[in-house]
Amino acid sequence: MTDHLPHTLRSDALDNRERILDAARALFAADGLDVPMREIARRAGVGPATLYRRFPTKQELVTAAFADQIRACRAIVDEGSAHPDPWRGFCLVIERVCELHARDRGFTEAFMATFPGATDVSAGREYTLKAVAELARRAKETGRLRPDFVLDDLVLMLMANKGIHTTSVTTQVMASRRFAGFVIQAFENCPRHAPLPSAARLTSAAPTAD
Amino acid sequence: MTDHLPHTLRSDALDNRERILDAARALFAADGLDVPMREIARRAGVGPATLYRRFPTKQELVTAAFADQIRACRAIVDEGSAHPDPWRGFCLVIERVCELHARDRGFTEAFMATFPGATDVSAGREYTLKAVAELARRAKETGRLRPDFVLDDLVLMLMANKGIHTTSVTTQVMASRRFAGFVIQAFENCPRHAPLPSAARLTSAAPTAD
DNA sequence: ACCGTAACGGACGCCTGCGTCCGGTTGAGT
DNA sequence: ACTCAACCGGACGCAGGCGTCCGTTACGGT
Repeated sequence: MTDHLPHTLRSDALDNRERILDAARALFAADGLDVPMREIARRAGVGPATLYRRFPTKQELVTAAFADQIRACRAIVDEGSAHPDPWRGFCLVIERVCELHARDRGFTEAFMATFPGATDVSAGREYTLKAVAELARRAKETGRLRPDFVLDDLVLMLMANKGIHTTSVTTQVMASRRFAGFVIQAFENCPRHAPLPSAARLTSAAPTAD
Repeated sequence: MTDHLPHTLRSDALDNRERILDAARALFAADGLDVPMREIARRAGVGPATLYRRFPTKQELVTAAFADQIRACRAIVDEGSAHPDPWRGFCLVIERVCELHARDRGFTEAFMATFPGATDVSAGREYTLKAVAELARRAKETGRLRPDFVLDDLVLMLMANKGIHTTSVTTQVMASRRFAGFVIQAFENCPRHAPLPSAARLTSAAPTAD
């Protein structure tokens, strides 16, 4: 916790760290977050002690492992926000994010979990949600996004997307793509749609979408 | 396995059996299927041995515990099928089934699992799906249900609904209700909707919906 | 080439859940 | 009331995951 310890790892240590992260990413993506630490160590070809030395808690490992997924998430919403047509940008975000989550089961769990102290993940979540909320506001202005949409609806759909489990990654992505298609249709403003049941509060402190 | 053993349990045994089932139902509903057997025994106020004697495998316990849920499921689809307007009946099924699954987390898992040997559950599943397929066919004929709907889409949505987890049962039901509302909008035939990505095969042997 | 130390990983003890055995208890038939 | 067997549940051994300790290895600076 003090600053006297060397911030440069030895070459072998750095190499092991990389292999641990690779193993963690692979296992998290395939099996979700609750794979045993031992399993990750085994796949990385290191002892358990090494894993625990580098990442004392599973949370730190998760945070480190999903750093680039979070970057990808930001990139997606930024791209969507930059789209000339807000509604199309909004749709793009849904499609891309669903696919991202479909390809990586662990990331979905990490993204949803909101576990304490994972500042990196939850910060990314906050940013993403905030940006999407703004995009949704603009999409509503164009009249294509239904006016009764709230941000929690997106969270709802992400949670739902997480529920889709299949045998292979290929079918997983297919299923998720079709699901995203349905979601977009459900979110699209249609003149003759029945009023929806009221939304439940899912996010702890959601930026208001409307 | 042979038929020489008495098919009538002693009164105390029968009483315990009931309390075990009650405990199992409560815990399954709240926490899902993977609660420890011990926990169920503890809540029922019996020893682990008693639990295992009555239900040698967890599957038998699950099957017995969800017998009435399965009946409820059948009742829902029967009611939906009997509705004069097939589309409205179809919607009703979606709403009711989503709520049923929202109220009982364990049932969703049991319904989805397709684990081997749970003849009762999977038979109920088969029946339900088959009946809904027929209802969907009729709903399509009225033009209200989109023509490119396939039965796997309903399974997809049930899986998705399963993904929705919240803190309390109340919000769970609220969220699920809103989700069902979106699903119905997504399934409704709208003249100007974009073509959907192709569906993935989710059921092992699905009765064809179209 | 040498040496100090960061880094390694096998091995340990703990805990939790699993399924089963056995001595004591109690319902039910005479 | 008596008896017998059906029934009960505490206790046991097993398996797997957890986090940590310590003797050994090998990197990197001189």
